[in-house]
Amino acid sequence: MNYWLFKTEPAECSIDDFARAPDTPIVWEGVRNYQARNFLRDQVAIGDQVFIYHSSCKDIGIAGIAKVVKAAYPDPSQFDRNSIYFDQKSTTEQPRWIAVNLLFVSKLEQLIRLDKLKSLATLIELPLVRKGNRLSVMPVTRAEWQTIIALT
DNA sequence: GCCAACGTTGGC
DNA sequence: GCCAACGTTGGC
Repeated sequence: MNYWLFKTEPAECSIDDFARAPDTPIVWEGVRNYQARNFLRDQVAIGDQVFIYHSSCKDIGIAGIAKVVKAAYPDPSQFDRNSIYFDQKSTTEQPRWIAVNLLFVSKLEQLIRLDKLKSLATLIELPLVRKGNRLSVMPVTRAEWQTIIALT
C-alpha cells in the first residue's frame, strides 16, 4: 500500500464535503499536470491512503484522510464541454487525463498547518514543502506518513 | 492582489 | 530541440 497527498482548494472540494457524505465516493477529477497524472495512472491503487490538503485558502494544511476505492480511469470531465476541465484534445480512444475515486476516512481534529510541516526536519524531502513545488498529487513515504500521523 | 517559480506552447 | 513568451499555481 502506498501513501499520497492530494491538494484541493476547499472552496471546490474540502474534507467537509467528504465528511458530509462518508459513504459516497468522491471523483477526483481535474488533475491537469502530467507528472501528477502519471502518479494517478501508474501508481495510485485501491486501498492507498491519501492526505487531503487544503490549498489557496485561509487555513492551509492537511485537513483529513481519504482512501482510494477506485484506481485509474479516464477523467470524465475532460469530455464535458461544459466543464472547466474540458480538453478538446482528449478522445475516448486516447484520453489524456485520469481520475480516481476516494472515500472519506477521517477529518483531523486539528488541521496540520503548512508551516508546521515545513518546520519538521523529517519532512524536508516531502515535495509539498520544497521550494516551487506545484505537484497536486504527490507520493508520501511511509516514514513521512507516520511522522505526520504522529502530529494528530 | 502580488509575484516567484514552474509548466506549456509554439516559432524558428 | 531550443527558448522566449505566456499561463498557472499557490503562499503570502
